[in-house]
Amino acid sequence: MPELPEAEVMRRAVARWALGREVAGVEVGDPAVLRGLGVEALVGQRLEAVERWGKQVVLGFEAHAAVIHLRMTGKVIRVGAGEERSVRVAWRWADGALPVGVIDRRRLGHVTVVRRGEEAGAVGELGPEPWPGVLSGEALAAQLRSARSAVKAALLEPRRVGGVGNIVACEGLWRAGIAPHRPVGSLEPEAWAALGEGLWAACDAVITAEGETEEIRFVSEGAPPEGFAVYAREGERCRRCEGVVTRAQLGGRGTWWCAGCQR
DNA sequence: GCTGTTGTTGAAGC
DNA sequence: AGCTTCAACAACAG
Repeated sequence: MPELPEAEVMRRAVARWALGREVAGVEVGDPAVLRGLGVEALVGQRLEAVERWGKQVVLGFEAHAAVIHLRMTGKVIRVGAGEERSVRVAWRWADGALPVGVIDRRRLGHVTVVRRGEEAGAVGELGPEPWPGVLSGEALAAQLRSARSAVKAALLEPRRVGGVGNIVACEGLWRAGIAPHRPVGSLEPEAWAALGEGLWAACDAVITAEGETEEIRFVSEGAPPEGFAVYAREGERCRRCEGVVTRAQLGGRGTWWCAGCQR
């Protein structure tokens, strides 16, 4: 499932593929994923910017923008490059370059067309993001302070921190040495600062590893899990101490942490 | 055939 | 009111 790092790698790929090109036509494979103004409105417009808002990829055309919410299984691909199953919507380019499309096996994602400048309304309320800048301990504490819940549950709320998903939350907490079930109110200033650094490093590690890849792979598709210290590694020895990686449900989500060095 | 995933939201509960 | 928890969405693996 795409989180901030995967969305960033896809953003870069789409920019390489299509920035500056003009839309010649739109293929709709599944009208149910479409929201907002009709996708036909984009025909004839040049792609001026490819942005990432949290986990969402935003295609900025001259007068409109397409906000792509990938949710669980969504992925932005080039149609014709070998991965085009379940194409929900695709844009053809006037110069004949391979179309760019959105695939989404489980159809939880959607594509919303809005007027340029109104992207925020489609993206939804989004807190500050942990990458590319490091969130300071003060900034993190300010965003999470009002929560009464476990620190990991609060991290997964998009309004508090943008772009953090289950993997980034688990890995960031491990890097910071913080147990996921600790109540938000129990973190001291040093822990908040370490968490900001940990979340940044968890994101940056994936972005660096995936580099300029053309076809991002998710964990569910066998992406190399060596980069993860705790996520989906139940029962394995911690890389940092003698502890063992533990799994539990927290806030309804699978959560992995090292009981030895995450306090 | 039922359960468990998984992100996000909106409704229900406290 | 303000916060937390949970169902729903959809599809598939086990």
